[in-house]
Amino acid sequence: MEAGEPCLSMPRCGKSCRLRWTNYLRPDIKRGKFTSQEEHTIIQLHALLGNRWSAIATHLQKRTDNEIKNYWNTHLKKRLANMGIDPVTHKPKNGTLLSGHSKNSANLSHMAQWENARLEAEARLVKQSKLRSPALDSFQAQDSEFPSGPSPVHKPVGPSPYPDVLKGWIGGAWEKTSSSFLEHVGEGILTDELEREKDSGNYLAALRDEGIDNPVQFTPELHEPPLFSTEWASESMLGHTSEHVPSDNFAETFTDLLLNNSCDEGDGGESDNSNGSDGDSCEGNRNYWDSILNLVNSSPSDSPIF
DNA sequence: AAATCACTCAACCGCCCATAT
DNA sequence: AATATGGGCGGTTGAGTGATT
Repeated sequence: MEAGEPCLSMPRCGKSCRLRWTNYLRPDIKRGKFTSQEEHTIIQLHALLGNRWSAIATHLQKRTDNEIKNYWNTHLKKRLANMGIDPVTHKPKNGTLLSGHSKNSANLSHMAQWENARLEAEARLVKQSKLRSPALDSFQAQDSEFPSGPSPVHKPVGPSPYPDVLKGWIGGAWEKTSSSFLEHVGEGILTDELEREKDSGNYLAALRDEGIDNPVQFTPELHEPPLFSTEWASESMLGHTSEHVPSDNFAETFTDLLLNNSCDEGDGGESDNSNGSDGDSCEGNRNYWDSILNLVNSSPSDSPIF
């Protein structure tokens, strides 16, 4: 059977058809090699979110979660393993990493908890808004490169009506794009959703579901300032002031290392580790986590997550 | 040229959840 | 309230293909 050709002798259920459309037939799917930038993003987001392919896919427009998952399993996972990094935990297998960065790691874990909760809330709110507002569909259609085609399943839907506490994470970036969003959706609807969500406490339940034991302390009133601002991330997460934050190209170093390592994939992993001192290893790992933090801090304004 | 191996990726599976009946 | 249906998601499979022996 030719790749991509359905087996006509095998009847497909509706679910199978939908899946085929979602993962293969959709016109707005980008095919072919992943770019370095896309690899960067996948590695960094996987370190933050784990195997949440659909969440990762929202950051890679025109790539499906299935494609990202396959690419991770067939390429990136091996590459990390060859470098002596556990692709699950993103920590070195010898356990030397993060001796001075355990705090960062803990904070990233905390961030991941926040992100999990935020995704829950976002999905729920988008769904509710869509049900209630044809204007939102109109907004999404205008945002699409294929306005006449079916709605891409994984296409980011733009700034979504987060509860205040979630909106606060994005800070100025969200504010910038949200004005455009409000023009299309109508502020009343958004406000209603936010208020309703706040009143119902649903997102607090989502926080509890995600393992945040005491979500009460994260009420919007207590955390209105943008938690994900650069300043906050630098001081609170890295444990030092922003002047110690790595430079832009510094943040690229480790993922560049990963990408470059693909050239000698298969035999370079061991030697890379053998001739590197512990200090080099720590530095690489430091860069690795810094790059993730940098991604968090520098995500484009249209990012639905940060 | 044939056999074997390694790799890719679309498709399938099972689970969970939301909604409809 | 119970059941059916459909969608979303992550994990896994296996057919196809190219490289190697």
